[in-house]
This record gives sequence, C-alpha cells and structure tokens, in this order.
Amino acid sequence: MESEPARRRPSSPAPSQVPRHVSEPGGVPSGSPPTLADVAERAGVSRQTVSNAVNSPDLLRPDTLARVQQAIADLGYLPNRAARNLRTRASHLIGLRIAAAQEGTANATMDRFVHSLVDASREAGYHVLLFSGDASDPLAGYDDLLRSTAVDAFVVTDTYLGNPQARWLDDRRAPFVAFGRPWDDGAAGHAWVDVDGAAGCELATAHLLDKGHTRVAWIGWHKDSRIGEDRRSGWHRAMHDRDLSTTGLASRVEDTVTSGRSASAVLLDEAAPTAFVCASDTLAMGVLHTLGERGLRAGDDVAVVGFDDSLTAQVVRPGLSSVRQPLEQVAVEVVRALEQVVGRPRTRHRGVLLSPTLEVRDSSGPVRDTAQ
Amino acid sequence: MESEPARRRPSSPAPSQVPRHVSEPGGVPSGSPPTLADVAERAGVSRQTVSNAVNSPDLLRPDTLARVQQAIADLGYLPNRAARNLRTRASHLIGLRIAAAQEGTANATMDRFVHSLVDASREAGYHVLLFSGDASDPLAGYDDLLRSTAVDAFVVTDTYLGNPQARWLDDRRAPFVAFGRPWDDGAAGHAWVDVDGAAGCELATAHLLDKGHTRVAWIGWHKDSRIGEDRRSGWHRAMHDRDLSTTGLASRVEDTVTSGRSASAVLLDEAAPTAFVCASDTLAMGVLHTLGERGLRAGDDVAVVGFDDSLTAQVVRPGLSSVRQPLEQVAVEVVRALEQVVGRPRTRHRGVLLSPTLEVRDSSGPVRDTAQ
DNA sequence: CCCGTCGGTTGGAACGATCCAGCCATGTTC
DNA sequence: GAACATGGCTGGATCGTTCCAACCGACGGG
Repeated sequence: MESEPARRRPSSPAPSQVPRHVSEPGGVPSGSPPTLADVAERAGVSRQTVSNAVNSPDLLRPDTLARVQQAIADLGYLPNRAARNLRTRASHLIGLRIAAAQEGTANATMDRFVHSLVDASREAGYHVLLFSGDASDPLAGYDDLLRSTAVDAFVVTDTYLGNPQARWLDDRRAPFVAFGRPWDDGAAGHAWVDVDGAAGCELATAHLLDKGHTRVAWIGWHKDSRIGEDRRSGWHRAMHDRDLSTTGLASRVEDTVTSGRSASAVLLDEAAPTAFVCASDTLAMGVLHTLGERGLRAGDDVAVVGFDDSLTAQVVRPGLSSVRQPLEQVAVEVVRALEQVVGRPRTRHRGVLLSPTLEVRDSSGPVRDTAQ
Repeated sequence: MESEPARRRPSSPAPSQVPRHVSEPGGVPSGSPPTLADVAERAGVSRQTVSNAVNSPDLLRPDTLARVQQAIADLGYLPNRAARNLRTRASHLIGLRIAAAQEGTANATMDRFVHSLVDASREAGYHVLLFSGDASDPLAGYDDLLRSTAVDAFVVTDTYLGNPQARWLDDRRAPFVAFGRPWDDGAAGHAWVDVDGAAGCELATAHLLDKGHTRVAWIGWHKDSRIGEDRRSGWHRAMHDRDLSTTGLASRVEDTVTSGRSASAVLLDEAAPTAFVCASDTLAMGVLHTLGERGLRAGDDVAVVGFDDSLTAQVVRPGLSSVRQPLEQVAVEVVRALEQVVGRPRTRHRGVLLSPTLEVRDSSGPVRDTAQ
C-alpha cells in the first residue's frame, strides 16, 4: 500500500532463525504453542520455577535458571497473554481513542503522536489499542473497554473541548494520563502532559520581532478554545514585552484554510501587518493563499509562522516556518506517568509541561538587519 | 450505548445477597467488576446459562433470557476479556505494524487507513493493536505477538518491498490479510486487498488528455518499485490508447520533493510537456515548486496531478488534483477477508482490487476546449 | 406404559498463567 | 545439639470464562 519506492532491500536473505518448539518435517510449527508446563517438564522443574525464571530470575539458582532458559529457548516458549492477563488482572494494553480524521486540515499531529506513543509504550512493555468514537460523544468506547478489563489505562488526547473524559475516568478510578492540560479544573488531580503553546507562539513571535518586524498579526481560534487563547497569549506577551501594540492585529476564526485566507486579507487591509503568527498550519496555509493572490511573496514581503510543523509545512513552497511540538518527548512522559498511575489511581500527580521548538523555513524569510 | 452510569438501584424485592458491584453513596462503583457467577446468582440460573444469554441467546427460553438480561443490566456486567480470550484462544485483536513516519513527505495514507481500519474492525468485534518495528527488519514484532497469542491476525501493509512478511506469516499459518498485492509471488495464496494504481494513473492521464493535453509527462519511482511501475503503466496505457508518444516523457526518481522538483525541471527543458502525472503527492509538490520558480502557473500553464490525495494536496494553492485511494473501502474489505481467514488459514483466497478515484482541483486547471 | 427424543439447563473440567502456603535441605545461633 | 532462620523449589488453588457431557421434564409414538 505504502507510497514508498523500494529503496531498501531486506537485509538478511533467509529470515528463519527463529527457534521454534518441536521442529517438524517442514520446519513449520503446528499444533498449540508450548506452555509453561511443557517447559517445566523439559527442564525437569515445576511450573512455578519456570514462571520465576521468566518473571523474577534472581530467585533461582544460576544453574537451574540456565537449564530452564535453555528449555525455553528450545521450545520457543512465550507466555500466553490471555492466561497471564487473567491471573494478574492486567492486559498491558493502553487504550487510545482516535477521533475522526480531519480532512481539509493540515493537521498531522495525531499521526506523529500515535507513532511516538507506540514506541514509548513498547519499551515499557505495553501495546497500544486503538478505538474510535465520534466527537459527539466523548465518552463512547471508554466504558466498554474499562468494564471488560480490556485495557489497563487510557491516554486521553482530545482535551480541547474541556475534557469530560478526565472527570469521568477519574470518577471511576480508571487509570489514565491526559495529553493536554485540565483547562477547566485546575484542581484536577490526574496526571497530564502538555506542550506549552504560549511559549511556542512567544518563540515564533520573538523570532519575527528579532528579524525587525514590528507589526506582527495573530490569527487564532475562537475565544472558547482554551488552547487557542493560550497560544494567543504567547504572541501577546512577546509583543508587549517589547512595548508593541497589538490592537487591531488579532483575528479569531475557525480552523480552516479559507478562514485563514479571509482573516489575513482583512488584517492586511485594515492593520497592515508585516508578519503573521498562526494558531495552526492550516490557518497559516490560508495566509499563504492570500499572499499568493496579492502577488506578495511569503518570507520576502510578509512573514508567516504556523503551528504543528505538519507535513504540509515541510513540503509547501516556500517552506512554512512552524512551531513543532516535541511529540516523541510527550509520548515518553505520558508513558512514564502511566507507569506511575497504573495500579494506584487517585493519587495526585504533577503535570508535565514541555517546550516546543521553532522550525524556521523560508516563510519567515531571510534575516532583515534593519527594521522597516 | 452501554455507558450506563451507576444509577441502578437494588431492585425493590430487597435481594438478600448483596451483589459485589453494588452502587455506592457517591454513585461510583468500586471493588472488582461483576462476574458471570454474580449475574448467575442474581438471576437464579447457572453460569452457563448466563454465558448462553450473552453468546447464543436463542438457546434460552424467552422468559429465562429476559431474567438474565435484567440481571446483566442491573449489575452492569460485561464479560472479562482475559478470561474469554483464554478459554476461546482468541484475542479479538488485530495486529497492525506502523512503520516510522516519513518526515518531509506529503504522505498521509497510513493515517487515514488506520482510522478506517479501526472503524471497520469495531463493527466486526475487533480492536486494532499497534506495534512498531524499524524498516530494516520487516519481521520484527510479528513473531512475539504471534507466539504469545496476543493477536488473532495481522494486517500487513508495507508490502512495497516485496513482502517477506507474507511468506513468513504464511509459513507459520498465521492468519493475515495484506493491503497490497503479492507482487513477487503470483501464486501466493494469502488474502489481499489492493488499490489499482494503474487504473488511477490512467484515470489521471485520461483526465488531462480530455482537457486537450497531448504531452503528458510521468514522474515516478525507481524501476524496482513494483507499485511505481504499476502506476506508471496506467499513464503509459492512457497515452498509447490515444496513439501519443511517451518517449522522453518519463522520469524515475526517489520519493522526495526535491527529486520531483529537479525531475520536472529537466523534463520541461528537454521534452516540453504541458502536464505531469506523478506517482505521489510528494513528487507533485516538487513539480509545483519548479513551476513556481519559473513563473509558470500550475493549472493554467502546466497541469499537475498527484497521487494519494494527501492533506497537503487539499490545502496547498492551487489545490492539487490527486488520485484518491478508497481507504475506507479497503479497510472494510480487509476486515471482511480477515473474518474469512481467522480460524482457517492456508485456504486459498482471492484478492480484491479496488479502483481509486480522481479528485480534481485547480492544478489540473480549467477546462480547455481546444487542444494546443 | 415405557422408551426415545428433544429443548432447556446444569455442574464439573479446562484454558495457561500467577499467587500462596508449605516443604526440604542447609546453615546459623545459643 | 536442639531450635530456628533461610534460600530454593513444589503443588494446589485461583483468575473468569467457555466447552462438554449429562441431566431433567415434557412430549409423542409404538
């Protein structure tokens, strides 16, 4: 399926170095996989000893351990998950709900985050289970997975609309970590990890101011978006730190390309900004449209910075400068918090706030030495 | 939904035995979730009868069924996955390996597919378990999940480099469905679903020819990419169907924006095409760059069509016409095939080939009535 | 009247792991 | 030297479900 040319070749020619249990005529395993009891018999020990060899090797005498490990290798034994899950009341699965993909948006944050989370989880011995639900019911799906003990914990991502999930999960003592701050409820005691959007926009704005711009406009989301207002505050702070006025320079719209396009057109007409900082790459793309329509060159005539460092920002021309969230790091922190949370919910946890970085590309232009 | 909060009250005829999952002062359930035995006791039947009520309701007498269902509802019972998995030797989980995200590429295919697969799976009673592995070892991860019986089946996606996974999984009799044809091995008996890339490119090319273009160039991937060659053949076929020459009009490069940019520059200089069909949106973006540099207007002066209908294609200006894979449909077919495959591997399966569609945007321009 | 059939229901066993109490040699202590 | 602690290992019980053989009352036919 993948749109990827066959650049690399499979390195090893014969990928069949896997030790299997009872080798058969064709070298192909059949029948049921080996169990703990099989290993125990082969090694001449009890089941529990095999279990210990797997889970707490330090309990065994070195020679016994070696004998058991040999038997495990011979048979290609791996513990049966279902049995282990049943006994330990844990699934080693993390539930992640993915919302409907946003077509027509440049947003690729989720994709990158999911991948990072999968990687980070693996190192902690977890796998990621995906489920979906429509945006109208933020709770759908969680309940069933929880009651059927299908997952050990959740990672909650869509906290942008205030997060009823957080409170709901907290009420049921379900272990979870949120990617996103508990905007509504400062007293919420659950674990969370977030990226400092204000700092990101401050970074972007300062970058533009350093280049000599003085009239930097903001295009963001509606006022009821906490994330949007947070990001906006970064722009506002950077401007006021240098005693620059922001009046008439801000616009709040929907997160679509056309909104960004019309908002930037209006701003250019009414406030004559020389640069734009946007709450998303989607909006920034709208700005680029406007500039193109007016024959203005992004980067040279008017600078633009987006937010999310989407794939689009990377491939569009001119390259779109953008604030990049450290999603790999977020995932690591989320998993770290998860390990704290599992088993003992309801303990208070500190949130983790990470700083984004700025990817500078041509849309924020070459260095200007002189202002105006 | 079954998201029933703890509003249930202990029904009027004061039950002497307190159900373990009784609602508490705060309305918050605590302790361990109710089990089959709890439901059985409350309904005054045996465990097996409750099990039947859940799995084969038609075996019960209507009045018994009603009584059991009432008890289930009262207690908010949901079967424990681990126990069920252990007994039935099935996890109701589908393993999907996601490769490292490709930065600097417009590709968002995987994202869309994952989402579609999650939706399609849910309707079939499955969940999707993600795992990862680096591209160097295409087999990593599969083995462990298989031996630990963590998943029932796999969906294999990265078949672009020939798929050693397919053969390997086939050898172990592991149930799986491939998204992507078995290019190497026409005799492969496993189930697969794929999108007809050739048809897509033929569609794109015919669309351009209909608009009056006669010199339509191709930018694709290296010759050892089976997918690339397949897509190319669609362009080739469309051209030859109308007795148009293709000599000097094709270029094969890596899947990067810069490759697309330089390839299109060379083609414009040497073969003067008036339109481009590309094997990916990434390459098409490169073409747009070249046009921009030369002051040519995409759509008006030179037409461009990409492949994948990425988010970038949707938000860039001018909108990039692109071949769109019916991933939702692919996911549905994959799950359908999966249901066939699970339980009885090694039976031969027919492949399913789906047709992509063409999303026409401004980059393939307004209708031209006259050729030339 | 008895036997066979059959729909509906039951209790015990099993799935494959871990928990837990206990066992058995060794040492250690007074 | 008896009493006790200790490291290393064992066997039975258990997690919560489904499979399986059997049971039971009712019904119909010979």
